[in-house]
Amino acid sequence: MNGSESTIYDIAAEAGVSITTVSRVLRNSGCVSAATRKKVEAAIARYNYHPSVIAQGMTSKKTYTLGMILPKLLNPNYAMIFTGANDEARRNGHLISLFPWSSISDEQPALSVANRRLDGLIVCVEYLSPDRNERLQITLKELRQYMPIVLIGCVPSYYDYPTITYPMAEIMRQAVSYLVGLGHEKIAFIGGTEADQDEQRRDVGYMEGLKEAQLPCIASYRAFCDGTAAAGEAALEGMLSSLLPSYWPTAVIALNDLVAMGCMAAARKRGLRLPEDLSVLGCDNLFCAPYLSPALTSVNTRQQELGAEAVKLLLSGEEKRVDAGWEFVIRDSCARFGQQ
Amino acid sequence: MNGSESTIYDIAAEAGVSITTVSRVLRNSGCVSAATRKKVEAAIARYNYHPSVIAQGMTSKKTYTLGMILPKLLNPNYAMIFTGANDEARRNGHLISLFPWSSISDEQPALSVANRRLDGLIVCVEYLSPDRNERLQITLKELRQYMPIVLIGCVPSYYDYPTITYPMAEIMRQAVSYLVGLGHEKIAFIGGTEADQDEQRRDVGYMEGLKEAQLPCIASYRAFCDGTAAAGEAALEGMLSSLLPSYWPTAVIALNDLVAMGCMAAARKRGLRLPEDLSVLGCDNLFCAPYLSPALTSVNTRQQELGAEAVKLLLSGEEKRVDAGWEFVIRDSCARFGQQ
DNA sequence: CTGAAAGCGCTTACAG
DNA sequence: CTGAAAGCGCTTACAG
Repeated sequence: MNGSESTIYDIAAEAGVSITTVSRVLRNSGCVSAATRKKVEAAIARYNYHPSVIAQGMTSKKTYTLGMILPKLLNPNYAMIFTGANDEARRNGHLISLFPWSSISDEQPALSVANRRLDGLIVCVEYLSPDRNERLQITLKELRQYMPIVLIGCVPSYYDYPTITYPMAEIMRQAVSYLVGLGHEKIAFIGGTEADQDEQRRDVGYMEGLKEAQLPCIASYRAFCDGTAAAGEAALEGMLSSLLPSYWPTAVIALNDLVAMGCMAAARKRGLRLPEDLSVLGCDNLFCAPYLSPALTSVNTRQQELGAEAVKLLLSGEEKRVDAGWEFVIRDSCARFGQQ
Repeated sequence: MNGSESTIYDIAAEAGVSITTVSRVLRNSGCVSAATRKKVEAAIARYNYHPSVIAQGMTSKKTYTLGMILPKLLNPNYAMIFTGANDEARRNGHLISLFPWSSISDEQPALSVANRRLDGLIVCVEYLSPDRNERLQITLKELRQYMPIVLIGCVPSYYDYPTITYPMAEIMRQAVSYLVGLGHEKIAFIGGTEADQDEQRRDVGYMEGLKEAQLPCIASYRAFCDGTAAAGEAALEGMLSSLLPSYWPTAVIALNDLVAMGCMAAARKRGLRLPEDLSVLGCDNLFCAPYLSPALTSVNTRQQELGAEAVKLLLSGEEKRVDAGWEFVIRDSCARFGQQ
């Protein structure tokens, strides 16, 4: 039978009971005699009936759908986060709908999200430039009136939302330390936003690492880009062309693997050998990292877990800020400097 | 004011009109006097009111959400399709929820999808092994009772659904022809499923291309894998180790870029030079293709357009089957054979 | 254990 | 131009 047309009334009629009773066997709540339950179940099966979660939502005030806002899904980093979140959500009977970043930077941000009556919202925050930061805070405050919110990313601690975060400054500090251990002294850094508002931001850790190694922090070794491969390529190319070759960095820490890929391309075009002349360190450990030449050393930020954790946190209603795990994945793109 | 709590009743009360009138100004339908409209709009603004699309859906029988089923989002190919679809859906006021492939291969496939009362479903079909094909047909037939369905992919023509498809056999035929033009005679093929049910399947085109060039079709040059880089690596490695080096293929056509990446890794491990000793041709033109060494020649299947087209088709209700565009993207991974 | 009734927040004929 | 009423498909007190 055509399941799309049957309602709880059809089932009740078919089974010869009230809709209340049907509802009870559906939700396995209240007491229903074994005989009645059987009749109802038979009717449900016969009609191939599926209760409408829309109608259920009308009374329960729940939509069983979560929203997620991501900078962009085309960076596999976010696809991983989304996948982890989506899987976890399904396990809990929820769906996730993806909203574009623009829906949070719009004039009327809440409109498109709020009228969906989401059960919750996960916002993945990156590249917090000052104006972006300001806008985001306003929007989040508005959206918070409608639904619980969980943040993913390195957000400033004055953001008062449950958050899954990772210690990006610490990771960068250790990255510098790792490269110093390989004999590098001219270590460049390509970040996402120059004036990121976060005390946990990457370049803070980068500078800390430099300081620990008693290395100078040189402005021309720092560059910023929008996180794409093309931007990474342009950023490193710009750096190289502004420097005499003897000052060229021997290692570069990239914002993410895309930028790292771009850096490799720029280096190659300049005739640099990888990794002998330039070590490159990425972040996110994308699927293609092991297949680049040389295989890219990167940071596994366990994105799928991150996404799953965010959903758990959102559904739990807890207010905590949790630190996600991470690890370096050493491959071939960072070499001891001076060794041929 | 807290928008999450206001309903059409609050607005009506605030504006001193009936909810019918509020509904009318909301939907811009019927005639409302300018004065009344103004009062209502003021009340809406004051309460920061957003009508519930859930409640609207109760009467309109629409949820304004579409479902999408993908093999896996972690292959950027699908992320591109999803992104194109999601953007197009939003432009039309719809949301897309992603369902895992398992929800269609489950015992109770319809259950999880049907009770969501989706306005439509897009299913991205790949790697149709015989049992998968059979299962899929049953599931689609069931789901079709509940909602319109659009397919993306190379599905057999006996699938009677609106479909966005691409001429994969033709693409592969031209790929062979391209490699033959470069002087290759030993051309391997790594596909997705040996017994794919589609007359449009890739290996059909591969064999056609071989025939056109009057080249023999050698079984040991055909392999199949599940579409991951690791599987591609294993597939080519298996092929090489089963063949005397003098019989090794000089070119390989891979199912997709992931498999191509795996092939490159396998070749490198065997000491083959790329592309001099082995040309590799991928498919999907992933973002990383230009950054591999050598930069991977691939096929741009315009995935975002594909996704957008699927949404348009679904929303239009048309029954047609449309052929998507595509193009080769020539880079450096395919070289003239014999030329050093 | 079972059912009649009210209610969730809207829209849509139907009257006026 | 405006409003009272019924209905969308459920759930949940409240009675029995």
